[in-house]
Amino acid sequence: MPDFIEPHTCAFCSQHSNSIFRHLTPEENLILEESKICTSYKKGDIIYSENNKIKGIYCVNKGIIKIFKTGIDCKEQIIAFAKTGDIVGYRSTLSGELACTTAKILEDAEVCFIPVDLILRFIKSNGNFAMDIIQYMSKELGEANNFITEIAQKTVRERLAEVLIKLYNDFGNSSEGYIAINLTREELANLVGTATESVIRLLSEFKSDQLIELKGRKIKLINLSKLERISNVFG
Amino acid sequence: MPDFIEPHTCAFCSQHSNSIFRHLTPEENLILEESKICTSYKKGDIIYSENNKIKGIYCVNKGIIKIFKTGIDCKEQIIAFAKTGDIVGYRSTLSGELACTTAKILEDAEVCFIPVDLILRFIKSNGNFAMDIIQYMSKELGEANNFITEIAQKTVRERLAEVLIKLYNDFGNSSEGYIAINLTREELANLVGTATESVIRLLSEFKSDQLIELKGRKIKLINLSKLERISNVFG
DNA sequence: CGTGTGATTGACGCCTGTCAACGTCTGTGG
DNA sequence: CCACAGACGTTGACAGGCGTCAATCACACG
Repeated sequence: MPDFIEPHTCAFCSQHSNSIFRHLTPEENLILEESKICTSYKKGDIIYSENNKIKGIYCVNKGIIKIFKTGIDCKEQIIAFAKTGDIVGYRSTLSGELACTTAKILEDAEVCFIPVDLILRFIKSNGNFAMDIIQYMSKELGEANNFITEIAQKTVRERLAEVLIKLYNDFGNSSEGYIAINLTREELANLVGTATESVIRLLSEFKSDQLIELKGRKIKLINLSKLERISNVFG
Repeated sequence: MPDFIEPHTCAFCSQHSNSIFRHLTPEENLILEESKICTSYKKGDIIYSENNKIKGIYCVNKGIIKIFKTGIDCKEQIIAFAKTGDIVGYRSTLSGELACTTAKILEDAEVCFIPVDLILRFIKSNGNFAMDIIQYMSKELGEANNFITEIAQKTVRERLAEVLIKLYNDFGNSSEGYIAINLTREELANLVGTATESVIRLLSEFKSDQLIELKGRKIKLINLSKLERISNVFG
């Protein structure tokens, strides 16, 4: 049950220096503020689902969102996580296609919805905004290409090591030194592209090799350089 | 050794109805015609390489180009093919990053180079052009997400069947009914994400199951529906 | 005719997915 | 307070897909 929240509690959209909306003119900003709809979501809520039409883009103010595709036997493949400052749903919105992913809340979130016509209007009226969108897409496309190469060429072991490092880089540590994202073993598997059991086995192997510490779902990296060597980074 | 060719032999850029340049104004078109550089490439030529700076985008007038990333042990992972009407190198050009892929000529090609500043100028001055770029990127991003899910969840057998169907859909048949793209077994493997020997074994298996015909590198699909069933298509 | 590249086949073994059983924890309802 | 269900985590057994290595063949080319 998403709750609508006061617009002013979502002040992110245009103010942060790395916001996708940072190049809007003051007038455009005013329009944005009037039109956007800020919503509060709980863990497990779904923002949009595969094969549905999306009527705008979502800008994440707070929380973590899991973006995944449903594959064979309904097995999820996690494509990305979105957190503060990220936008989701823009691909389908801008291409006019149906959503090819599902966006599900992983950690309670505040998300702004911006209608598609407004986005299109800004793209056409403001070249800098268009460029920001394009650069945002470029980044994702580059990451996707990397992902393809890695998943195609690396072993599960290498990929898991790499995923742990990436999660650490993206989400940092909590106060206790554990990676600040809470994933089930199954979700880790769906990110790495393997079976849950394989993740469990490799995690305990990493643990007995003194590379990580485990405390329930919490993971702490204690030998980053060796994990990097295992992950076999390239390019 | 690329040869420069007469500009007028590359009339594609702005005239075809599905060209990325179809929404340029007559004035912009004039500028494009003056600035673009059309080049003729031979099989094996490289248009740009990973980790190099790209100074513009390339529009394919004729030929086939292989886009790949170099992974572990220099094993290539083919990300895509580009053919008439496609643009390549735009991701790095627009993001200002170094190229994350290499573009190599598979079939003799004619390619137009358009300098980055011109592209940026058009994006900023012409919202429709910006939207076309965005939609082009959206399409690729969607395909990349699909690719990730498939490579992560499907067996090599399923992926090979699917790749054959995709190649058939993208390149059609030659006069003799063979798929109109000429790939080595190794390239097929680099596309599927597997070992060369696995491709060879599965191809002969498909052949003895009467699903395909083989004549050197040429492949003919003779039981499409069964191949589709094997490929286990979803979404 | 030698050389080199690509295609093919066989042998071998490890990685990894699958199945099954069991343990752990949490929340719910009697 | 206890029993139970259900979700999640863990471990073991097992087989088979698939990668690797090596040898051989096919074919083009200088």
